[in-house]
Amino acid sequence: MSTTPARAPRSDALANRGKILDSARKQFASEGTEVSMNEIARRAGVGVATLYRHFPQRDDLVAAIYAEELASLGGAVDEFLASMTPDDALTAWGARLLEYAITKRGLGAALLAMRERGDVRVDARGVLIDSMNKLLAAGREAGTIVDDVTGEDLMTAISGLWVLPVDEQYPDRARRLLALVFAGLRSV
Amino acid sequence: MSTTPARAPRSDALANRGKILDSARKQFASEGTEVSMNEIARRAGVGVATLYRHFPQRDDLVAAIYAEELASLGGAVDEFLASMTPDDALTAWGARLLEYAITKRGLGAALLAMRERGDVRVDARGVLIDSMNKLLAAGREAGTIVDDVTGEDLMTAISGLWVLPVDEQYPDRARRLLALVFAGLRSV
DNA sequence: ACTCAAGCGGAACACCATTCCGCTTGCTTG
DNA sequence: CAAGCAAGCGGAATGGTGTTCCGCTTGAGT
Repeated sequence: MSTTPARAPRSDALANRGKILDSARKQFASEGTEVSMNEIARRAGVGVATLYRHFPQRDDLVAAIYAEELASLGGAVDEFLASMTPDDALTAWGARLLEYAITKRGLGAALLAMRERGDVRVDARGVLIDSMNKLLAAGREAGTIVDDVTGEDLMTAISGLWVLPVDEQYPDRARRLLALVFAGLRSV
Repeated sequence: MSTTPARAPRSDALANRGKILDSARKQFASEGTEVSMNEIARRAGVGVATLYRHFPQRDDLVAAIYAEELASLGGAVDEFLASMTPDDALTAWGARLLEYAITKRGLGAALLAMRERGDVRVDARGVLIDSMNKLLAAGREAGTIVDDVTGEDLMTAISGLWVLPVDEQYPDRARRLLALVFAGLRSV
């Protein structure tokens, strides 16, 4: 139907896009995804309109930045499932998840925000939930994981990871949370 | 030392305090605790300065409104523990918690917000965590609950309750969350 | 009835997200 | 290589927050 020819984007537009992503990535990491849009634009050295032109919604920016991280988290599942028992894969994946939660500050807030809007474009949550479902299915088949828990359920259960304050106590608290939830999963 | 005589508050001040609390309670229940301060003042029929004079921080208002609810949730623990087995008490308390989470919309957001600030005045979180510790201690003694889980841990694990969108699917999702977490607790 | 500080209302200020619009500049075409 | 034009730009403007300031009002003690 509407076969828009669509010229290639101008080089300066591409450069600006990059500058914005760099600026946002830094600030998301250091101060969370709630930083002011104006500030992101200012530090990127572009006008605020340029920011909005490239990323009409704040979530577009968030999604663009975290999409690959989350995809890699999803990919790790296949990797783990291919090389260990389902139960070990679950443990290993939990460790990887923890690592991400600690390193990529703001990722949690982003995930929470994504739930609100029915964000179809880059369904990062969906990617994660799919991963979880794979882990759960494998564990179920092996008989090491209870029958009636879904990926959605697991995603909800680990919400604490995104809600806990990220300070020096975070790693320990997060580990304890995963231990408790995984214990529930394994209570066959 | 500073024994300020402190006159009794004026009658109109008291009335305004009441009007503000009524207005806020209604709006918190119907739209969450994020409603505009100006709107709360407007609907209460007072100036915005009056609102801030009585409740300097938004959380003061939130705490004032939910304090009694949370205290009652805490009281229920003693009641349940006095009349049933620790394990049944846990189940019953979970049901009560769920009921509150559904009814008192905004309570969750309030609890999350309280974690940020080291809010000593009305430590509503502490009340809840104390309750959980009682339940856990009783269960541990009865041998029905694992040893190494604290009230803090449990509070974290049920974070999902405050994070899930409150819609028609909420009760089911929340129930499943509690089931999973409780299963973990019971995996002795 | 008189006084005066406790208490009030709303304007004022600062900050944020988002939109608008006149100007600049990369790319294409002759 | 030059010229034209639309893609893209920046920053000012708009409309909405939370929070403070300050001159006026009024309850309550004398």
